[in-house]
Amino acid sequence: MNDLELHKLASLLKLLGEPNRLSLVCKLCDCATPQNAMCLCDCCNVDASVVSRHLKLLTNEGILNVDKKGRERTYSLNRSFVAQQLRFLADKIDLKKEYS
Amino acid sequence: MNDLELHKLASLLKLLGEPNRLSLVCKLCDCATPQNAMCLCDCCNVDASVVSRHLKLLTNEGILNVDKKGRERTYSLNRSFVAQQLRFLADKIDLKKEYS
DNA sequence: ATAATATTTGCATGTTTGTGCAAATATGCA
DNA sequence: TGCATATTTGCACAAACATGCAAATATTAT
Repeated sequence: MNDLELHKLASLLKLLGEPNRLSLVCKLCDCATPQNAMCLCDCCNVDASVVSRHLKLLTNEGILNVDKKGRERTYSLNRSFVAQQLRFLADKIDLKKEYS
Repeated sequence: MNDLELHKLASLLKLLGEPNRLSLVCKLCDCATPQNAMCLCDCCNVDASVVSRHLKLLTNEGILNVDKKGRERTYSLNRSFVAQQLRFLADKIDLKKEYS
């Protein structure tokens, strides 16, 4: 893993490492259909503007997909991407190679 | 996942989400034997005191195991624990259940 | 005992970050 | 056109965080 990949992975983990953001992601985990921001507000006790900002960060990182529908945006979890990143690290960690 | 588990997972991810700490973890990934702090300093361009603090945080979280050997401490990665946590989330994300 | 090596801790500092509130923007509806 | 709803943005602020340096501590070796 080169430096760029490491930083990219780190920023994904950092984004997931904030409780309210992780709540949002987990909420979307359980949703079969995309959800709008208002609905997502319910899972963390913060202002709508805060949710908006968290959703933006998660979207910029590729963790969420957003779909603009009229005056609302609906968000869905980019499941394959996120799961793949997490497994990539998990595999690196415990599929240990033998060496000196 | 309850609130406590969520916060615990978030703080693990946050710890892994800092580039220098992730470097340390990755370095230990590739090491078959425990490493001391001096050796681990090489993988990130920061003061030894900073490495010391990062290692302490990682140890407190259960990510690393530390072994006190004379005047040095040797660190190893708690592979099963970390990998299991990452896969737990990965599975939650893409082993999607069908519902409404 | 003294010196050298490994690590931690106290302190200061600059930066990032999470947050709320109010105002702005965008869109749909009557 | 005017009003309601959804979301974003500007601003301010406190708390958390990463860092370096110097001093302290611990342990080993001479």
